[in-house]
Amino acid sequence: MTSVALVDDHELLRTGLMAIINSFEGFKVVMEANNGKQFTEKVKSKTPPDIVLLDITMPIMDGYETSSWIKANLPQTKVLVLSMLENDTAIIRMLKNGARGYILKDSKPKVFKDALDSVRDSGYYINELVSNKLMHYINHEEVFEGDAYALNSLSENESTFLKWICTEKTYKEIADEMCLSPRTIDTYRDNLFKKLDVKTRVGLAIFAIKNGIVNI
Amino acid sequence: MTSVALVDDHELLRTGLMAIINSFEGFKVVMEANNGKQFTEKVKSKTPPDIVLLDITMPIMDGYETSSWIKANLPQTKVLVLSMLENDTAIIRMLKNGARGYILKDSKPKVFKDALDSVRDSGYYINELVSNKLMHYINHEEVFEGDAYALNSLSENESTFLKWICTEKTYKEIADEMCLSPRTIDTYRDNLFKKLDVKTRVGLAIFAIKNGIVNI
DNA sequence: GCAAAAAACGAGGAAAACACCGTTTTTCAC
DNA sequence: GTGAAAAACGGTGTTTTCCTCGTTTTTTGC
Repeated sequence: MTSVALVDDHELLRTGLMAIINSFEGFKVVMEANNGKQFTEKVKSKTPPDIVLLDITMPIMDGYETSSWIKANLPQTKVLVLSMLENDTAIIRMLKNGARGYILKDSKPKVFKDALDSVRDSGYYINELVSNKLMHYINHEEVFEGDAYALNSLSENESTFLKWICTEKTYKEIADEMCLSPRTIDTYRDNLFKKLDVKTRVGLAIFAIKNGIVNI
Repeated sequence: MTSVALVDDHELLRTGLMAIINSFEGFKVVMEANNGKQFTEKVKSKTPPDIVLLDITMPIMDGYETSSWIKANLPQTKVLVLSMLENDTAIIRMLKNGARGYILKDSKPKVFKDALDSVRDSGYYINELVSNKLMHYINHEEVFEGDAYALNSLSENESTFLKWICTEKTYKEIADEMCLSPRTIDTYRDNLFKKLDVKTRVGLAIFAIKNGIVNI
C-alpha cells in the first residue's frame, strides 16, 4: 500500500482527490495539509508518506519551499506536483527542487492515475509537459539557469518588494512601507529587471503573479 | 432526486466533485461540461438539471455569460457558483446574472453540502460571503453599479487595450499596435481609471488579470 | 582583521505615465 | 439632416518611473 499526503490549500479539491486516490488500487491518503508549514509539522509525529501531492500556490509556505524541505529532510518521500501553473520557470524550478513529476490541475483522472503509478514504480513521471521543458532546458540552459535561479534566489526583501509592486503604491510609498530609502527600492527594482529580464513595473507585476509570488 | 450539472474546466476537480455529490443523499450528477458553450450544447438534448455548479474562469464561454444564458433559457435551473474569485465585482456580477449562491473552491465539504441543500430547498444559499457583499451593495449601490456595469460594458477596444496594458509596451507603442493616436489611448486609460476605480497602469493590469480579461 | 561581496544609499537627468485644459470627427436615433 | 452622444484627437505641465554616474555601510569568507 502506497501512502499519499495531500498538500493544497483548497479543501474541496483535497476532499475530491482523497476520494479518487482511495478508490485507486494500492493507494491510500494518510495525511492532509493546508500548506507546506502545516505539512512539516504534521509529518514530525508520523511515518513520512511515500508520495506527496503538492500544490505550488499556497499561503505561508509555498510549493517551492516545501519541495526543497522534503528533498532535504525526507529522502524516501517523492513529490508529485499538482498545479495550475503551466509556465517554464515554475516547472523547471519545481523539478530542480526535487519534484518527481508535474501534472496540471485540469488533467484527466487517467493521467492522474498514471502519474501516481509511475512515481511509485519508477520514481518519476515524465509526461510531455515535463519532457518538453527538460529538452528545452538542455538546449537553453543559460536562459533557464538565469530565470529559475533568479526565482530561487529572490531575497526576503525582494519577494516583499514584488508583492508591493502589484499594488498602486509609488516607489516612494513602497520605500516607506518597507522602511527603506527610495534609493534602495530603486536598486531592488533595477536588480529584478536584470534578474527577471523585464523592463517595466508591469513586467515585474506579471512575473510575480505568473509565478505565484503574489496571490490576487 | 436532485440532478446536478458540473461546469468547470478542471476535469480533476469535476471528478472529485462528482464523487462527493453522488455520495450526498438525494443528489446525482447528470451532466458535465468543460465550459459554458459545451453546457449549452449538451443541455439541448437533455432534461435541464435542477442545479448547475458553475465556475467563472473558463475558456470560450465564462461563468458570467453562462449564468445569464441559464437565467434566460432555463428558468427552472438554479445556478450555484463555485469559484476561486473572492472579489466584490465577481460576486455581485454573478448574483446580478442570476446565481442563487456563491461558494469558494477552498470551502469545506460541509459548507458545500449545506449550499446544495439550501439551493434545492429554498432556492438560495446566502452565506456570509454573499450577505456581506449584498449589504455593502445596498449601501453603496452606485459604486457597485459602476464596477459591475463597467466590467460588462467594456468596449471591444477597451478590452484589447487592457490586454496590451499587461505587457511591457509603452502607451505610444500600444497606440501603434492598435492603429490609434496616443491621445486616444490616453483617453482609454483615463476612462478605465474612472470606470474601474484605479489610479495606475499596474492597477489596470491587476484588474484585467483578476477578472479574467487577460490570461497569463 | 582584512579583502571581497552584498546591501543600502545619493544626485541628476531623460522618458514615460498621469492630469487637466480642451476640439474635431464619427455614429446614431429621430 | 440635425442634434446629441460617443469616439478620437491635441497641447501642456506635473509626477513617477527608469537610467547612469556614483558612495557608504554591512555582511561574509578566509
